[in-house]
Amino acid sequence: MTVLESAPVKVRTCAGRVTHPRPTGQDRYTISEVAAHTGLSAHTLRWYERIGLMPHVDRTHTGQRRFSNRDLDWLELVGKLRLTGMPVADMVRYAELVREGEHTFSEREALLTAHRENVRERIAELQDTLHVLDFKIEIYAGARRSAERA
Amino acid sequence: MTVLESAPVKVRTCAGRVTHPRPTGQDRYTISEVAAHTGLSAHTLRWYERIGLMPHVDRTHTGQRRFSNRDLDWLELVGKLRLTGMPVADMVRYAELVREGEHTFSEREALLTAHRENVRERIAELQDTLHVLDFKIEIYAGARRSAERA
DNA sequence: TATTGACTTGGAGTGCACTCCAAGCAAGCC
DNA sequence: GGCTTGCTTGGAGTGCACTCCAAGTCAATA
Repeated sequence: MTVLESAPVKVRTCAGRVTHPRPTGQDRYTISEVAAHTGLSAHTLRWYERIGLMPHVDRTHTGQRRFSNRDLDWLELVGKLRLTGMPVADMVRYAELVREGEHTFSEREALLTAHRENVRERIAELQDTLHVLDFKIEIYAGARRSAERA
Repeated sequence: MTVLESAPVKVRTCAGRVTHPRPTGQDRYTISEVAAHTGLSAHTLRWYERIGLMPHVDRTHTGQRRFSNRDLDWLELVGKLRLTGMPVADMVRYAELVREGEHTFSEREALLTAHRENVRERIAELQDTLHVLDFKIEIYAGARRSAERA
């Protein structure tokens, strides 16, 4: 805890996951602060950088990583894409396009549009399964109710 | 192709996946027919049985598997649970409960109810990501439109 | 000065869900 | 009989996404 001075208050998101708030007015976070904030392990953060999924994190004069708010923004997007099951290789490709500059806008748009279609299909599949689960659960619940009545 | 005599007509589901129709009036399918029908490989079907995710498939006198319509029903459910990311170990647990008989109804209900909650959370996460994707795509599309106007 | 603790690296290890392999058997066809 | 095709088995291999390890550096504290 070198930069983040306040106590690490935990926050519960609407989806039930626990996360740490981003300290305001700071722009240089240690790897363990970022790990606490994002829920990713320090190992994973180093690995993301090694494979090119992070846009090269700034260092102190002794070589320690100092993540910026921009890095946290990027990790937030990566986290969302990861939750939707986008393969790491595709996210690395997107990161490359971002590094290459504005002339890759249309390719980025195509990549995200294809992924959006993917996500929509996944939602439809999940909702389909939800009906099956409702049906099965109702059978078991019905059996339980008639057992309780007996 | 020993049992399924009709040509393997392909069917497109609402989610866009391609599958094979279940031949009517049959109740003994070879492993390759089941593979074609479910989209799983024959390897995976054997593996499912080995780890206890299939309720022991019937055999011919020479030891070849012959899947029943009941087996196909089971594989359909397994497929749905798999699509929702349920770990294989959990599915095996559910299969064990089914084999144990009706006294496991309440445990099965609890297992499926917990999973349903899980699926609902996943849908919410995906929809959240969808908004982020819409936002990003709109930025790229906007840039493209103003470039085209220029 | 010595120790503690957080950090660094490249490379090796882990867990999951398949996926494949080698060797062999049975049936159908020329 | 010989060939092909489809199936059988246990066990080994694969790809993904981490996850951990050993050996070392540096800054702060006892």
